This record gives sequence, structure tokens and C-alpha cells, in this order.
Amino acid sequence: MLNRRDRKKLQTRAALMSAALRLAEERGLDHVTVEEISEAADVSPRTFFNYFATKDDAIIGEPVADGPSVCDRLLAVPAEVPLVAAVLTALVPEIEQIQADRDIWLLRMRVIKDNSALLPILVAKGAIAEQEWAGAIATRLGLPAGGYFPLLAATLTGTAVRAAMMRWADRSDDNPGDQNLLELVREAFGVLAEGLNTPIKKGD
Amino acid sequence: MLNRRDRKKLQTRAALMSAALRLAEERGLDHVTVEEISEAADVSPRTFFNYFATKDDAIIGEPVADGPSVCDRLLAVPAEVPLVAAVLTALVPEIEQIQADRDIWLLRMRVIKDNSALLPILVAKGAIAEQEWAGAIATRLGLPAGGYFPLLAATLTGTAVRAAMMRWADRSDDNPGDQNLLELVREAFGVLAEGLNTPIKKGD
DNA sequence: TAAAAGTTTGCAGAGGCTGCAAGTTCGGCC
DNA sequence: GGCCGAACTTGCAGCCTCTGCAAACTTTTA
Repeated sequence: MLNRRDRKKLQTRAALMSAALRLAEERGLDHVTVEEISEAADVSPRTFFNYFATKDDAIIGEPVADGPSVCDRLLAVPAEVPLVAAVLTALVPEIEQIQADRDIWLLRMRVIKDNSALLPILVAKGAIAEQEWAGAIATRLGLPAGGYFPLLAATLTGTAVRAAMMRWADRSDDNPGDQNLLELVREAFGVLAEGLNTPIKKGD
Repeated sequence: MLNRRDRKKLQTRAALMSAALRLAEERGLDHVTVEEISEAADVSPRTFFNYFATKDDAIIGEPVADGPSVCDRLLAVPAEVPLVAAVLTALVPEIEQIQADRDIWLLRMRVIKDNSALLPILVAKGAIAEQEWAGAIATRLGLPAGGYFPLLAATLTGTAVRAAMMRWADRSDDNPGDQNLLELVREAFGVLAEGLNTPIKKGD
């Protein structure tokens, strides 16, 4: 259970992230200093760095892993299920979590979109996860762990997820007002499964 | 033609990049300061920033575009050629250029591999290019420019290229000593074309 | 060769980030 | 309740990245 101390930490962390996002959205991340963020969260600047290694991290956040990981779930999917479908299945809980935190994620994606320096950092976080997926994929397929295909497959699926999220967050102009992230990921995975030479049918 | 001034610039730029790579390989990028790099290249630290916006950029470098771009070439490939094959064709010159600069690229990839903070930056550079590819791909397929599929396709191909380069640079342990980058890209594109559910045949 | 154009450099300064040591709060135990 | 140790916060000093500006300096051009 969480004691007062842990609750306060969570609270401080959330306050810092929220302040960072809010300020970054207002004026762009470059025009927000750590001092201002800490000020807004009512802690000292030094404390900011006790929570986040870099200013960017306060925007990106970190996956708060509780429960079985994507890898665990991926290994749990029956071996007969084709790779792409299996990965999708393993991802569903994460995706639903993101949908649940819809507001914060949309804000985050908006900030990332407006501060192009952040996108690569998001990708970097993803790359760490993908490295792990690669191991699980290799196991599934009975391929050597350090092999080529598993890593390629993991990286490609990660990319597809990210692309879907970008699209999800991008409710601009002529985009339908509200879309289901899971549906978008499904579409992207369809492309992965079928091969790039076969454009998706519906919509653009 | 290049006059003395331009030649000197090229020379200074190369000296900075080379010094940065050499020092970063020796002690890790974090333990190399801009001051040391400039010192080694025999210019002032201030001059370093006339050439590169950030320290990282001296490692990553920038595509020195001369001649037709990937996009130009992509649009020049006959419309009947399937997408994946077309992109591959458009990329061949770039890939050959990289093979030609083999030594510097291998060093660069080694440094990137040892300094994980650099990988996302490499990806970022790629993302800019991919954005442009997406436009060309859309044109090829007669899809709306801002659409979903073209960007997904561009991102996926970019990812595949990068994966191939990582593998190319990774001549470790049980890897065959010398591989052809073009061949590796071809393999990765094979996966893209066929769909992820069909693992590549030969090798792992 | 003199003016114009382009480059290098030093300097001052903002801001990110770190180690350290002192102060404060919290949790558990007698 | 009171006390101790662990965890957390904070200020401070300091290094480093990166920028704007203005003064040299070098190359090009007329």
C-alpha cells in the first residue's frame, strides 16, 4: 500500500509533469525553464532533477509498469497465432491504458508535435522497449535471440504503433473528430501484415 | 567550383567531425567537451558552433545533398514499379555513397551504438527525410498528400533502412565479417514487401 | 589595392544538469 | 509520546552547452 511519503512523491511527480506540459504547450518547451516548471509545481529546481534526469523527461514521462509486461503477454499468446496478430494482442492493454489517459496523452502528443526535438526522445524510449520485444519475438519464432528478423520486426511494429498514435493525436482540419486508437493501430498492423505494397483500403 | 574559402570550410568541418568521432570513440561522448574537440581541430570553441548547432551534430553529420534527392528519384521511377521496389531504387545512390564512405560510417555507427543518446538524434534526422518521402509516395500512389498511408510507408521504409545499417555496422561475434549494405537493405525491404508474417528465408 | 563579403574569435551570459552537505519530513520501534 | 534512521528536499558551487554581439581577420571582387 502507499504511505504518505509515496503519495506525496506521486503527487509531486504529477505536478511537475503537468506543469511542464501546460507551460510547454503555452509557450513552447524552449521558452520554459526548469526553474519555472519547479516554481509552478512548488518545489525547488534541484528537486526537479531528483524526479527527472532531463527537462524533456518531464514531458515524455516514463511507462509506469505494473502488471505483466508486453513481453510477458506476447509470450503467453498461443504459438499458432501469426506474429502481427500476436503482437497486437499483447499490446491491447497498453493501448487501452493510453485511451484511458486520453487527455494527458493528447496534450503530450500535441506538445511533442510542436517541439520536434521531443519526437526522437519518444522514439528512444520506444527503442528500449522494442529491444525487449525482439527477444520475445525471437523466442516465439524459434529464432536465435540476437538475430536480424526479430529486431526488425520489433522496430517496425513499434514504428507502426507510434504512427498510429500520431494520427490519433492529430485531430486537425479534415480529420474525423474522434477516433479509436486501437482501431488505428489495427489498421497500421494490417499494413505490416499484408506488406507495404498493398495500401490500406478504407479512407486515405 | 570550390574556391579557397569553400575548401577551407569543408576541411574545418571534416576536421571537427573527425576529431569528434575519434575522441568520442576513445572516451565516450559524455567525456568529451566541445572545447576539446575544437582544440583537436585547431579552431576556437565558438567556431565549432558556427559549423554545428549541437555537439551531437558533429557526430551525426548532415546529408551533403548534391545531385537529385531521393524524392526526385522516387518520382522518376515508372509508376508501374511496386512501391517498395521503387523506394529501393531511389535509395540506391545514397546507399552506395555510404558504402563508399564505409570507414567513417562504421566508426560513426560504432559511436552511436556506444552512446545511446545519439540514436534518437539519428532517427530525428531520418524523420525529416521521411516526411519528404511521404509526399513523394503520396504523389506516386495518387493519394492525398497529408494522408496516413504515405507517412506510415515512409516511416517504415526509413526504419528498415536504419535497421539494415545497424546490422551492417554490427560485425560482432558470430556475424560474417563483411556484408553488403545494399544487400541488407534489400532483405529488409523484402520483409516490408511480403509482410511481417513471412520471416525472411535465408540466415536468421 | 581598396571595398565588400564572408569567417573566426573572444566575451558575456542564460540555462541544463550534477555532486555534496545540510536541513526537513516520515515511518517504525521502544 | 519520543527517538532514531531512512528517505526526501533544498541551497550552493560549478561544469558544460549553446547564443548574440562586436571586433578582428581573410578571401573575393571590382
